[in-house]
Amino acid sequence: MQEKEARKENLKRLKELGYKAHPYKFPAEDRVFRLVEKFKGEKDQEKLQKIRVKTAGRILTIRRMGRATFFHISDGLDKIQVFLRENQLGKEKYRHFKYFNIGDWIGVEGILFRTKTGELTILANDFTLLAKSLLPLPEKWHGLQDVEVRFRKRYLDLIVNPRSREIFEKRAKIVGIIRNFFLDREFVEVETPMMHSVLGGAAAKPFRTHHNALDMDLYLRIAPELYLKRLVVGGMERVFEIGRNFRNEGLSSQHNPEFTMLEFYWAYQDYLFLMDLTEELFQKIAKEVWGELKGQYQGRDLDLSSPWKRLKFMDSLAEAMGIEKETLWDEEFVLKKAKEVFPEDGGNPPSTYGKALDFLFDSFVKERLWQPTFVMDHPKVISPLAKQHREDPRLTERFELIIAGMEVANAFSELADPEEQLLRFQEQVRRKEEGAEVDMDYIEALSYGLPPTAGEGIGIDRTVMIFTDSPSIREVILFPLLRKK
RNA sequence: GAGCCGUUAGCUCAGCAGGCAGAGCACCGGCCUUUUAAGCCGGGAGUCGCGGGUUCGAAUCCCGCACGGCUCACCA
Repeated sequence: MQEKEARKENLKRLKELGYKAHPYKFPAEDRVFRLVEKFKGEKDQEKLQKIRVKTAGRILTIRRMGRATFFHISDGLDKIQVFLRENQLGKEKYRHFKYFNIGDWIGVEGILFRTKTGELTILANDFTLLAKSLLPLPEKWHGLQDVEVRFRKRYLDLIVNPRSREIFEKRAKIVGIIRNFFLDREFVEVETPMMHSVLGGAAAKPFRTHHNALDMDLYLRIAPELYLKRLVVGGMERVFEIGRNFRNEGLSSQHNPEFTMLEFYWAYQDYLFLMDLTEELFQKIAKEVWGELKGQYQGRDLDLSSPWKRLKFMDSLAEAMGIEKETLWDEEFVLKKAKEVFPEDGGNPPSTYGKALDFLFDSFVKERLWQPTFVMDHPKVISPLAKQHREDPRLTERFELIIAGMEVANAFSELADPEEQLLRFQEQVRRKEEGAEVDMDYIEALSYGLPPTAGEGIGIDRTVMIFTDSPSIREVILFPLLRKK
């Protein structure tokens, strides 16, 4: 804590010299990254020296050389060098900089020039303190490596690791592309409740909370699905929502308890249409983020060119297991097989037919999928909200999109028949699946008529992982959940 | 929840056949007017994650706990 004392002492000195510890404003006309962008190619010293600039940023490095000093300031996006000379600033003013440290926010005015080595630099004729950093920044060369500290103190990560800042800039860009993609297609963006009194729209354990005035228990939503479809009943033919879902499950490199999902519903369309639309959306993102349809994820090639592979759930699973298709409809066999394959130290083996099917699919098929693949036509038992398949009554019109082994999207032709929906809900409750609850209000909404509708959920965090080559979901969530320290 | 690995200065890391707790960056002082991981000289800086044990002596060996990472499981 000695360094903190030294920095406090420096602040005290600066205050004595007339600097404000926390001034009210510094109207910097030039953002650092804009300056760098604008004068990147300008080599003409005379032209540069006519350009007066006023900018601000955080000091990242300092090189003091007696009567001259170089330092870099950063706006998080880029950095620019500043040059102080005693004969430029005057002996007195130059001396003030002595009390500045790495980490301080500084405002700078001056003219541009290029140094001997050709670096664009601001020759300062004035500078001022914008905020003192009383604590030292992590080291300039190695940055901040400690993963725990990077997540707990994301601000430090953002200051010293440009790669981290890039990820969140890209994330914002991707969300923008997605939003525009749907707005361009005449969608309406909506916000539905995050606090639900009845659970639905997915199978996951919920977070519980309580409203005092109404004395009512509530869940944080696990999916917005049932509300969005109520809106389609209400005549909003194309709706989407980008928002947080909350699932009270484990954490992993692909799971955070709160995560961001896009859900959209397009009336009069079916799941086949959505497959094409999904390819189009991801290709648009690829073109804007990668610049082309091919990219790399964790050292392996990804190719998003059309057409993407389509695998039928039951067929591909039977094939991967080397058994007859029909055998997969034998519930006892599937449960038995799942228990066999299940690792000894893995906790509880799948307890229901649906879970067993999911588990087997993940073990035998999903893990091996890398290039974008639509897994389609899931059995009804694991798809309670999807419309019965037009050709096989045991199946549904559903697909999941797998990219790089990750489930990125889930979509179906929406089940519209209120009576069948009631039966499916009741079936779920009978199987005692987690979160299974009959939402009678939703059944009533369906009774007013849901037109043919195609709906899809896309995991935004995982999508961002793919396009930023991030190995963990925590790299793409600013403040991932960590244990309280 | 299970297995494996990790936690030493603000940061990045050495030290771990048990014997005075170290380096670089950062910070402070000195020299230095085109440096850029600036350089040179000097200085200050530690609950070695926490608790217990073994020992004459523990950062180092043993046990427990906390936090984190990876893998597996529930899950998108």
